[in-house]
Amino acid sequence: MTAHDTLFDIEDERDKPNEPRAVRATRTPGGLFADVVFDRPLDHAYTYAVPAELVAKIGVGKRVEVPFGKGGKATAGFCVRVTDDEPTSGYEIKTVTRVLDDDAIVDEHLMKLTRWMADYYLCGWGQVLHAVVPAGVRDNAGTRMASFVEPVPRESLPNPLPTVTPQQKAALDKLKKENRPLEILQLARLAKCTAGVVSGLIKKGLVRKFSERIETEASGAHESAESENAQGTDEARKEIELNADQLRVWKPIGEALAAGGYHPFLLHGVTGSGKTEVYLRAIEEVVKQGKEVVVLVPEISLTPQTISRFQGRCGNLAVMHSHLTDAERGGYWRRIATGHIHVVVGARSAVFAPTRKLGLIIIDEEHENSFKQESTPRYHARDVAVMRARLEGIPILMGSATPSLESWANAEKGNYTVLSMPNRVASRPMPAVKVVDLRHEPKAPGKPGAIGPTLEAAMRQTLKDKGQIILLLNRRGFSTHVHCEACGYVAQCANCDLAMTFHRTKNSLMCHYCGFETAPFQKCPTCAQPSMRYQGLGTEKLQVEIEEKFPGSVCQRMDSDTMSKPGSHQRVLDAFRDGLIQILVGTQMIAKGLDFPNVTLVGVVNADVGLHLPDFRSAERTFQLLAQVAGRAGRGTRGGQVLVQTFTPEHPCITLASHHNYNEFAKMELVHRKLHKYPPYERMARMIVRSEKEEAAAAFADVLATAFKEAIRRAMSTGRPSPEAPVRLLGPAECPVFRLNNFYRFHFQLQSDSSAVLHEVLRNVLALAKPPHGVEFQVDIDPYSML
DNA sequence: AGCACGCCGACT
DNA sequence: GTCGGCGTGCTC
Repeated sequence: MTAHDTLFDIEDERDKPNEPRAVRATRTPGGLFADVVFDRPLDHAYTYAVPAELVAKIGVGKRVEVPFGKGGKATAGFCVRVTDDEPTSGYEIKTVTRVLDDDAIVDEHLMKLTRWMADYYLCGWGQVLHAVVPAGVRDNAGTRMASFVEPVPRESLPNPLPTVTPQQKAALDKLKKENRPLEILQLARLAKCTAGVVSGLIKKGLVRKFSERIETEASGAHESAESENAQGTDEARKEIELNADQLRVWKPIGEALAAGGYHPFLLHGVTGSGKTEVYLRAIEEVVKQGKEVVVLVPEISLTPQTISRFQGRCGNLAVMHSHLTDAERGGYWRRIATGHIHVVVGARSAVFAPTRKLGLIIIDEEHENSFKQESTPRYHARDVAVMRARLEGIPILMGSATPSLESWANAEKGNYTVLSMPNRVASRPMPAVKVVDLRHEPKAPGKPGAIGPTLEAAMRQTLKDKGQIILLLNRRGFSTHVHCEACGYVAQCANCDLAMTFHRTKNSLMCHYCGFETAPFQKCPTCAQPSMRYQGLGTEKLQVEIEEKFPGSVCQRMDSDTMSKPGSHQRVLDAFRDGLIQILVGTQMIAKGLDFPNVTLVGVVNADVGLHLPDFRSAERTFQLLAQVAGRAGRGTRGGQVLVQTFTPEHPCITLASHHNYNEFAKMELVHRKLHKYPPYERMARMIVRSEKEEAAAAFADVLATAFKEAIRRAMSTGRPSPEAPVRLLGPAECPVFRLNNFYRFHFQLQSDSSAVLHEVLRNVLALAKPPHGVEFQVDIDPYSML
């Protein structure tokens, strides 16, 4: 299912995408030609002639401006190949107008990687390059052109020497003393003269003027980029001492780093087993070798705590997070490309960091769904990282307490080396997990709430013992279901087929998919009765219940509603660490990565949220969430316990998570996946047809169905190894959320055990069936979202 | 993606 | 008789 098996599969296709269509003749002396790709869904490159004056400037990995399209409009594209083979085209060959970059902004390795992505994810190479290179790099944000002067070397001085004025003499002396090029204004300031004096020197041929692009002083990249060793916290400066488990897993990693070459590791370590120390040890080693490391973490983990652990022992660190300005991002990119950065920590897109000598890629929380990009190119950063490691011939270290089944299956096949850390550090036990059956939970006296008597008693005891509590409820808002008792009307988004959630703080009804917001109503909009009922539980209501039940304690909510401002995340976590907050309630945001030794109780308010979604991964997601949140308890010396409230206590993903039994869960779920021919045993593509006009979407879905059947028939008749059903098509069917953001959506699923066959079918269909106006056709390879 | 060429309805 | 609707296909 990962990139692992696929690169060479794809290469074996007959129609090579991304090659120019015209067949090239043998080389003819004289001309130079450039293949160019554009930020458009085009499946091949376009060949342009390079004029003599640009021959020295042109290069692979630089952007060029060329006339493109019917009107020959000036368009920017990426040069992906330079050759002197003349194309034997029937086309008129147009000419490159301009080379936009002085230096290549994409190196050879990234060129190959993006080409693979275009082929694998079925989009334009130019689209991939456009997505990979940050805007701040394309438009040189945070830099400016500057004019420098330097003394003319002795042998090139004019003869006879011109006379100079006293001010000119002073300026020249100053420049010679500095022994480096200075900006004209800089020199004028130092020599206490005007720029006119300097131009006089230029005119007389005593100094030489040249321009160069430099970073703007205010570009901001400097302060944060160069967080060098001095900045390390006390914790960071400590020597890393690995325990026995950590040393055991470190050994093969160290050997792979010493030997070099592609080597994928899956580090399976339970929560609290100290995976980070292993990462840090590996980083130190690679930096010592003079190479760079890319560390991918889920966006949500990019907190100062995480970052401070990396700071201080890894040379220069670049942290790429979503709040950077274009100029900052551009600054980092340039610093990475020029070798000034040794470690890059970032979310998904950091997998494209333009390092010079990459020595290792680390992916923390390898199983996280946020590594999958949900817009074109719809890549999975883990799979791209594996492919990058393979292309560059380096080790890759994927870590998780709950590995994705894709990675687990790869490990079982022998594609990845598994390294296990089954114990917590300092021999701390895994927390005891108690499953509370909500069907048999006695009704609490007073008004019923979300917190049953068992959980409430445990919370009281924990507060009495001065412990801290984390409560998970994976649903935002106050009431998740707003309906009329008289006529049955349900408040629904105006743009989507989804129920609205009431948010009390904002006093509005919100759609969690498209963001539509509307005022809440007292009277039913259909029957005008004052019989609206606000039901269903979200984090907002839970917080109110906690505040009523535990008036003496401070409860803080953490979800995307309360954490929208930058820094708020950090403020809350600091306050929690300092003991100013006793109860932290939130969505999955609080389930992952938090390390607070005083948390002795974790409560899961409703483990069944998300368990019954129409998605083949819902059991895996639920198991991961439960296992991860359980791991927040008992990380200190005081131990800890976990209470899981559920209506389905017998469900295996709940029982196995309560026993911290990942291996058994994986075994069971993989049997299920195999039986139903789901990934990782079969490759999957999901296609969505969407239109604002329902009939138009439905009509094109039918056209596609025919096209698919034809393409599948053809693929099967090419004599490929095709046992009974090499490719299966499901659909068209309405998406589980049929109308989203005013678009009516139909989807298909295409499954096959061969990625090559899957791609062949898709390529044929894409070439065959073009959507009409107002209809879009999206292809998602290895989909994660099935709604 | 844009943009032009191309065949069927309401206007001077 | 023309202006213009957007359907379809191409861009080196």
